Amino acid sequence: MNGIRRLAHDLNISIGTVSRALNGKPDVSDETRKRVLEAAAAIGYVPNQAGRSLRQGKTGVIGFMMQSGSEITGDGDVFFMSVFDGVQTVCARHQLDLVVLLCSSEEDPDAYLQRVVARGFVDGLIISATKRHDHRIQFLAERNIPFIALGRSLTEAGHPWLDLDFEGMAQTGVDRLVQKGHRRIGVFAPIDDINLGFVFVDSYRAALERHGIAFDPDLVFRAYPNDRGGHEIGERVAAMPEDKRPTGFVLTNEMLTVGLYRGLYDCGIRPGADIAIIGRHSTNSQYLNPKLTCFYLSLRDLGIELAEGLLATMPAYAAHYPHGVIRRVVPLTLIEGGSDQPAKG
Amino acid sequence: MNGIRRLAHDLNISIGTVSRALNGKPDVSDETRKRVLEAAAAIGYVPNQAGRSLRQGKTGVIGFMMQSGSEITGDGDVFFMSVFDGVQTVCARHQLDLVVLLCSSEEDPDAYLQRVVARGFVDGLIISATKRHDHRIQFLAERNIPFIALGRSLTEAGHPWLDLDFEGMAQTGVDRLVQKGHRRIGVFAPIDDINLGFVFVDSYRAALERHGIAFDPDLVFRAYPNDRGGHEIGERVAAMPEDKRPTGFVLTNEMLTVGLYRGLYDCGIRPGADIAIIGRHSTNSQYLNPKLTCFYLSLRDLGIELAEGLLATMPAYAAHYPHGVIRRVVPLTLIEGGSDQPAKG
DNA sequence: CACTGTTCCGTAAACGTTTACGACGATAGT
DNA sequence: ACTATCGTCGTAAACGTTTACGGAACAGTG
Repeated sequence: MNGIRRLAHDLNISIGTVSRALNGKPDVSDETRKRVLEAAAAIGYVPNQAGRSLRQGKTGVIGFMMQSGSEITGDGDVFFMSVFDGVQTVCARHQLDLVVLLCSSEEDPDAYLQRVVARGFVDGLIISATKRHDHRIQFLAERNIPFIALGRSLTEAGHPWLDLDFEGMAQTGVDRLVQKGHRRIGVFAPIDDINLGFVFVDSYRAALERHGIAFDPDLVFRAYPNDRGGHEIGERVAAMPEDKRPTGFVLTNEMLTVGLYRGLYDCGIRPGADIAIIGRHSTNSQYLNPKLTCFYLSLRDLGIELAEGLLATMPAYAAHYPHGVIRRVVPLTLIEGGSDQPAKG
Repeated sequence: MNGIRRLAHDLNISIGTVSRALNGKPDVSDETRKRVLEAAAAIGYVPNQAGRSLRQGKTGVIGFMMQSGSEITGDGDVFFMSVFDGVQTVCARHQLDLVVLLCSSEEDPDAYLQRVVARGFVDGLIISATKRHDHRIQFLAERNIPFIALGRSLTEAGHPWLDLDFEGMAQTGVDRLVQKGHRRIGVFAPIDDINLGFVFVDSYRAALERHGIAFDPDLVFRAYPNDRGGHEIGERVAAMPEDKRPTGFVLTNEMLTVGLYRGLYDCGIRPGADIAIIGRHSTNSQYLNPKLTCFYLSLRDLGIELAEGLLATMPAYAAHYPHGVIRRVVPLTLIEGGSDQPAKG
């Protein structure tokens, strides 16, 4: 005899009452509740999750899906750790557990998601590395599975999402560099069908034109959003004739910025001095030399909002989060470093 | 009517047969099996995990517990992503799923582990950031929960573990620097009661003495094993009188190395040139300038071995992994960079 | 006294699987 | 022709919960 039945037997009460006592249901006297709780603590009883979720049809855990392999995630790793922390503090408020679902680099994200959902692992999902067109969104929406996306997508399903303010970064960055005399400003565009900043280049272009500067497609550098990609951009820049090179960069990816620094250094170009750089900071870029002028946001706060946005769509918790469906870009603040020197001459 | 019952009803077979067909049990004819599989695919049936694990008493998922907040994990983030990938490929071989269990920085790891175990989430566990004395090991051993520890511990429970070869790194590093004329070699020691390299300083000392060099406690720099810690070490070094400073460093932590580079730079000391550095590389340090002479190991392979070591202790899978309990340090290979110049003068 | 409520608790069904067991027919062995 | 074996399948119990329902005891109300 195991579990709750054992407990009930020991106390000479019915298992129904024990269950009610443990779950804080009203239909139980203070005294029996006390006895039950004490006995439970004494024998170290904890309800079996399988039985519980079989009956209730929910698991009490929410999942955060991400891909391993920084090919895609770019900042990835470090970035997410902080986000998790925020998500988790919200989860703790509701006795929810957070698990990270890692899609191996060898597996198709869509297939992986299907498996996870099928397994009935989670009550809700946060998906990241959203693609421009993302099948997962439709999949989840069709099945009525609560989720929120980190990153906008063109796949629209009335679903909640959160994203960084790429428009703001483009505008502020361009404005700042132009004001310092820069005319040829480089940006990075992802090589993949990944959402990250798919609005960025457009905003960059608009910002330029507002300053009366023509858009030059040669200043848009396609690369993977990681350190290697940044390094390659550095080499490509060095290979350009000097009067065609960008004199400044606005970047939205941290590891790419780190790589660009190194790439420029390796080619004899001094980042910050020879080429101005504005980037984004979360963890690693604080070691760049010269110090990076960067956009910053609290990733922990991002995680908190993410979780709240998810819970708002789950009937059981929606009451606590009365704001509607979250569909929002979060602004970043500019922190001055020494990496965006005025243009020479 | 739902799930397997629905399927059985549609096919006009008993649910027992359907279950057997789906699970590849022998007691079912080829024809019925085919019909079942086709029908299942047609209606998109997938077995309910709760029902299944309630009956079977296992969940089919293994957990990787780690702490969020790089205070403790150091390299942490990036480090683990690669390890996960290895773990996952092994899991995939057995239809196991991997989830990452993230202990929030606000929660006690022991308490978190208890909760996870109680929930009956996982069939097996990989624990990381093992402490010198780690309650989790006893806890898991007592309860007969399959697990493996990444990192040695003084808490011995006949349990399997894997760890980096800190002895080897200390020896090779010291040998190499001494051969290049260095006499004052600095090392880093963790400030926390964390396992990472608690044998390192001892081995370092032994290696020194084998070269007839006296151990100098002032050359052991205590710090958190992350970038900030490295930066602080750099500042501390700069504050020392020049003839007391270490002329070389042997480090086992990647992010700490990155921080040290930056710290030294900021204080006008050129890493690699003024102070030789041998570090460990996994992901980020490839951008250091000058290039780091480093110890390297495949983190993916580490993950694979970790998973295999875990599965070997789980009765259901042990047959595939006939090696005994894994308790082993994995060696690293030295990759030459430019950061360990000979001592001057 | 009859009634209506309240408070507390027990009963039992249900959640969706897996699996031990036995039944049945067919085939093979003697 | 009888038994043994094999292949195939159905039956039903079990896993550990939660919860709708009803019943018993009791108090309050008219």
